[in-house]
Amino acid sequence: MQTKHDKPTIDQVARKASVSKTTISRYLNGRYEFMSEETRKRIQTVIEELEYRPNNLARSLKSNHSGLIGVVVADISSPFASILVKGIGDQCTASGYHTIIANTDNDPVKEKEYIEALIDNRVEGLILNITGHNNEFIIELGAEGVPIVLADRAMSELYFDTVTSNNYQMTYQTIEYLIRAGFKEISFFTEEIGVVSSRRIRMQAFLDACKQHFQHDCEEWIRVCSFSDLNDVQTSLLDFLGTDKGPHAVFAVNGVMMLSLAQAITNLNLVMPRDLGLCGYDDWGWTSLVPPGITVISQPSYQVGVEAAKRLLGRIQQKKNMRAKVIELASSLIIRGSTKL
Amino acid sequence: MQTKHDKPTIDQVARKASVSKTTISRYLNGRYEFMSEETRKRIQTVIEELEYRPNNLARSLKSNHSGLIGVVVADISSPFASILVKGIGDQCTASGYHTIIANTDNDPVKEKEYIEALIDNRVEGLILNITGHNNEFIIELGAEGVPIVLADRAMSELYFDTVTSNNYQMTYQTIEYLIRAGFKEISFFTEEIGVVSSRRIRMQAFLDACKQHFQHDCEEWIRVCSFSDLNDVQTSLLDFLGTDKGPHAVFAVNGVMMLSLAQAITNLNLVMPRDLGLCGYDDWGWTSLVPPGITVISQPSYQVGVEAAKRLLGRIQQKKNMRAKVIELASSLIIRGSTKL
DNA sequence: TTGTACGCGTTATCAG
DNA sequence: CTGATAACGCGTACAA
Repeated sequence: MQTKHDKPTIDQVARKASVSKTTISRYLNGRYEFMSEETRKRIQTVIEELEYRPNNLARSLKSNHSGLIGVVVADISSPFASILVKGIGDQCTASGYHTIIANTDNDPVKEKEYIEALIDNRVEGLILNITGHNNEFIIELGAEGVPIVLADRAMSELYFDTVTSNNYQMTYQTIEYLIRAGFKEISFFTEEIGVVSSRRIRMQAFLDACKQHFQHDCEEWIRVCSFSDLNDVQTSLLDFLGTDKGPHAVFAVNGVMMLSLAQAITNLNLVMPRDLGLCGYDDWGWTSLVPPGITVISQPSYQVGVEAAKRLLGRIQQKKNMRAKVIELASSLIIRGSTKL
Repeated sequence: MQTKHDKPTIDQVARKASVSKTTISRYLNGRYEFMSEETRKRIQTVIEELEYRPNNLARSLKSNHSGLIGVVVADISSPFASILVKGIGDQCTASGYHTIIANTDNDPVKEKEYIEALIDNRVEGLILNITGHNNEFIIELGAEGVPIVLADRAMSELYFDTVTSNNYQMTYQTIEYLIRAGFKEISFFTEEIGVVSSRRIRMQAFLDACKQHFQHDCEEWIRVCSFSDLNDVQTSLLDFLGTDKGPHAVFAVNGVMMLSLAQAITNLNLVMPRDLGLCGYDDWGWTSLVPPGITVISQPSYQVGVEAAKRLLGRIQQKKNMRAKVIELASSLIIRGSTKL
């Protein structure tokens, strides 16, 4: 009695409508140019009766067109990624594509496995938020003809279209703002930089801006600590504040670090901007609520997703060999009380 | 020259290894029980040389086993959903399944389209965070044999396994806590309730708890406003505080409303708990940072995802007709300064 | 231990 | 205007 559940095939429709599969197939693909009004009606009726829907697996297999886009992100639970994914999804949907999303947890092994699995399922293209540890593999994939766009995190050379925000410029500009605002010592709080381009670029911008304005290397102002270890963050913070000059400011490399810093500051009963200034990435909605409001850089995550998808779909549709290109979208600096001396 | 990019098929492998497809197929599926050590080695070599990977579309088509799970959420950009999705993904991955994620933006039309598309791609099961406006359709799908699990939002009758947090109990308990803490007027701030079960249940718990303790209906304490319209929230808040009794407390139906309320409170220069108490759903990381700390209910979103996936995979694997069941996971109440009179 | 031949549900090429 | 038939890439009885 489980045949009741089996989905009807094009054959059954054909039989019931007393025509051949071919005709049904034509109908399905809108090629009713050479079809009598009558058969057309009949087919329509039968399809509705049977609630027939074509099997996309078979269709994809035959046509080499799955209508699927693979998306691989490092951490879907971060607001940056989830909003990015939303942008990608909206754009893909608008073009009749669907997205398969995979989450790597920043694990290169998972990353490779997922990408392979996506390819195995014949996605037509990939949007990647890379860990940075599978670059050769990914480059080879690209060479084999798989359309690929990088989102947020770039490779050191331009192999693929890359959509990011203007990390360097924005960070540089923010550090300059801090200096103009009167801060004399500025610390850059980051988690392990590794090979993640956005972190690396932000750090470089920090170093360059400091060197430009303070006339000396400022590497000792970089604090690498684990955002998941609040004690670590607190210790680093106190250590930095312990230097005597001041006024001190702290820059957060990303939203997670920003949260840790805000927690540390709260725990230590420090008052902004009296005891220290705080600013950095990202604006995840709550930064205006922590008195006196935290100065933040707001990234256009949604737009990054949209542009990445647009670029990928463009590449998929016109098989031309467009040159790889970097698309940098502008973030915005939102100045609040935490950095107003 | 583009043949270079074409992926090798099982036939090519077979030819190159001088055996038949069958043998390759056996090799791929680990059935080397009847295979000479030698052919096995040879096949392995050829596969590596050609970098052959089986086409999952063909495989799925033939075997009726796609290894894909469809996930449909109302808003992927919300922390609740993105963490839920992470839990689902982790669990599915652990069982060798992949997830296709679709985002409905709470739009019933999109919801139906996506579900159909997922079915067309032969996902083996669905995890749904429903809008509530396609219930008949979904129920029919279930009747046709598609394994379905609901996450977070339930239907009014128990058609499917449903994984949620203990909304009623937790909300009731929180309202009781507020009353014990000394609040005399409690407002329930929500966006349009519609057919979303979690909102409805929380509201009911609020009403029941108030009635129980204040001995009268408290519907006038419910404020429906649009979280995207901050003015609306501020006006409603002032309106509520305008009543003379006090002390006043406000309960947020979800994390988005909580954020709006916190913003409204900041904008209006209100001080907690002096001017009002604030608590509710959700704990999205920042609530401890707004002085004096906001009392929140923390949902086990990740665990909801994990359990939903477990349940679905169980259903897929053992084709038995398990009875539909509700799995309620416990949230936790985190008491902070905002409600300590 | 290995191979032949057919089918999964579609689409495309031809012929009628 | 319509219908056989082959093919997409793989898995599996059945045969050898």
